[in-house]
Amino acid sequence: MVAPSLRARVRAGMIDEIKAVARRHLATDGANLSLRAVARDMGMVSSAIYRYFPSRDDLLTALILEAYDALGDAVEAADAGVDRADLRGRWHATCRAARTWALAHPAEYALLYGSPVPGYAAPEDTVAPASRPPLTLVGIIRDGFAGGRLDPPGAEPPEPVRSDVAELSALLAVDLPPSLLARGMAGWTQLFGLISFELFGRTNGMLPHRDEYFDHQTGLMADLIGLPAA
Amino acid sequence: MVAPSLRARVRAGMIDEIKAVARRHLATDGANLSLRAVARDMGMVSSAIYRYFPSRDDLLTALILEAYDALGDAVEAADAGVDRADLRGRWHATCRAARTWALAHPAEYALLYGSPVPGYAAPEDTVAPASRPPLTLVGIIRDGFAGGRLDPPGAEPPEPVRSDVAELSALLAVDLPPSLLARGMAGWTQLFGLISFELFGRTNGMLPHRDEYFDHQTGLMADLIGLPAA
DNA sequence: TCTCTTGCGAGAGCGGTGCTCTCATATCAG
DNA sequence: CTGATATGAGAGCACCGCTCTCGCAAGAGA
Repeated sequence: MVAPSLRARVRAGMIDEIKAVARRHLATDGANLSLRAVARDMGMVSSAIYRYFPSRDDLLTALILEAYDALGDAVEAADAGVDRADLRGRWHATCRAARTWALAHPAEYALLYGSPVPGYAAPEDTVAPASRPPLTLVGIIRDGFAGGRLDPPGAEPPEPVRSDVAELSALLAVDLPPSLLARGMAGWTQLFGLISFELFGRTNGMLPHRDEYFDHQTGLMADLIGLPAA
Repeated sequence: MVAPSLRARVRAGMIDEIKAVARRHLATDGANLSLRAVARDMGMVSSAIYRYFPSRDDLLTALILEAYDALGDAVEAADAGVDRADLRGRWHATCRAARTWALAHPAEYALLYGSPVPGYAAPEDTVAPASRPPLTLVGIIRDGFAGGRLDPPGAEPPEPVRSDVAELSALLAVDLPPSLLARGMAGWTQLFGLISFELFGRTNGMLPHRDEYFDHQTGLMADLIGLPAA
C-alpha cells in the first residue's frame, strides 16, 4: 500500500471536517441540514462543498452510514461485555446500549429511525450496518437455544407466518424455530418503539423514572422470549 | 345560534380547501409541504395563504390535529364494532384499524409518529386526540379486568416503576393493577413500532405476508397481556 | 527545472422556499 | 351611502440546493 499523497490526505481531512461540522449542525438545528450553513462554519463558500459531496443527500447518506456504524458498535460492544451465559444480562445490556446511544445522539437517531426523508431513498449500503442491532438481539436468542437453555414456546405461528419467519431464519443463518424468532422480532420492534416514543416525546410527563421503565419494558419482552436470568 | 355571514362561510370554505390541497401535496411530495405550491394549486399568490394561516407551521398543526382525529375515529370505531365481551377480537380490530389507517395515509402517519419537525413543538391541543388510540387499548384491558376475565400477571413491577405506572393509572382513571397497565403500554409501544417499521421500510423484503405477520405480532402482545379469546 | 494537467475555492446566478409589507379592491355594517 | 374591514396581488428580503465559470496553486511528466 502506497502512502497517500499530501493532496489525498488533505482531501480526506476536509471530508472528515465537513462531516463533523454537519453532525454538529444536525444536533443543534435538527434534520434540515443546510449545506450553506456548514460551508459558512468552515469559512468556505457553499459551492466548495460540492468538491467533496456531490449533493446534500450524499452528505446525509455519509452521516447515516456512520451513525448506523456507531450504533452497531455500541450495541455489539455492550453485548460482548457481558458473560456469554448470562442471556438476560446480555439482552438488557444490548437494549440499554441502543437507548443510551439514541439519547446521546437524538438527531442522528431520528435520521435512522424517524420518518424517511421525502425524496431520499436509503442506498443499498445501509442495510448491512442497519441490521447489526437486530442481529445482536437474535444472536442472544440463538446462543440460548443452541445451548439448550431456551425452550421454544409451545405453538408455532400459523401459516403463512411460520414459513415467512422460517425463511428469514435461514436468510439470517440462525437456526431458530419460527416461534422463537418471531418473539425475538417482537423484542426488536419493542426496543425501537420504546426509544422512539421516548425520544419523540410520546411519553413526556408520565413515567418520570425513564431508565427503570425502559428496563422493565424490555424485561417484559425477555419474559416473552423466555430468556432465563443468569 | 346566528347564521354565519356569507363572508364567514366563504372563509371557512377557503380554510377547508387549503387544508385539502395541503393534504394532497403531503401525500404526493412527502413531509416538506410548500405553502407556495399549495397557493399555486389554488390559483392564488402565496401571500394570500397568510390570510388564513399565520404560518406554515400553523397549517401543519391543523393537518396534524385532523389526522389525530381521523386515526382516533378509525380506531374507536373498530373497537366499537366488536362484541364487548370478545376482548381479543377487540384488540385485534383496534390494532388493525390503526395499521390500516396508517397504510392509507402514510404521509400523515409520518407527521404524527415520525421524527418531530425540527423547530416545531406540538401544541397542547394535540395531547388529547393523540391519546385516543392508547386509551382504546387500555379500555379493552380495563373491561377485561373489571369483568374478572383478565387475571393480573403474577409480580408487580419493581419500584419505582410500580408507583409511576400506578399514578398513570390514576391519571387515566382506569382501575388497573400496574403490572397489567405496564403490559398494556407494551402493547401500545409494540403496535406503533410495528406500523413504523413497516411504513418506514425497516422490514422491506423479509416477511411477504405483512397482514398475517402483523396479526401474529399483535397477538403475541395480547398473549402477554393475557387477553382471552372470545 | 519547466510545462501542463488537475484539483480546488470564490463568485455570480437560477429557481425555489417562508414570510413581510404595501396597495387596491370587494364586501360588509351602520 | 359611507366608512370600516377583509381579502388578494405584487414586490421584496433572506435563505436554500445546485450549476457554471474563472483564476490559482499543487502535483506530474519531460
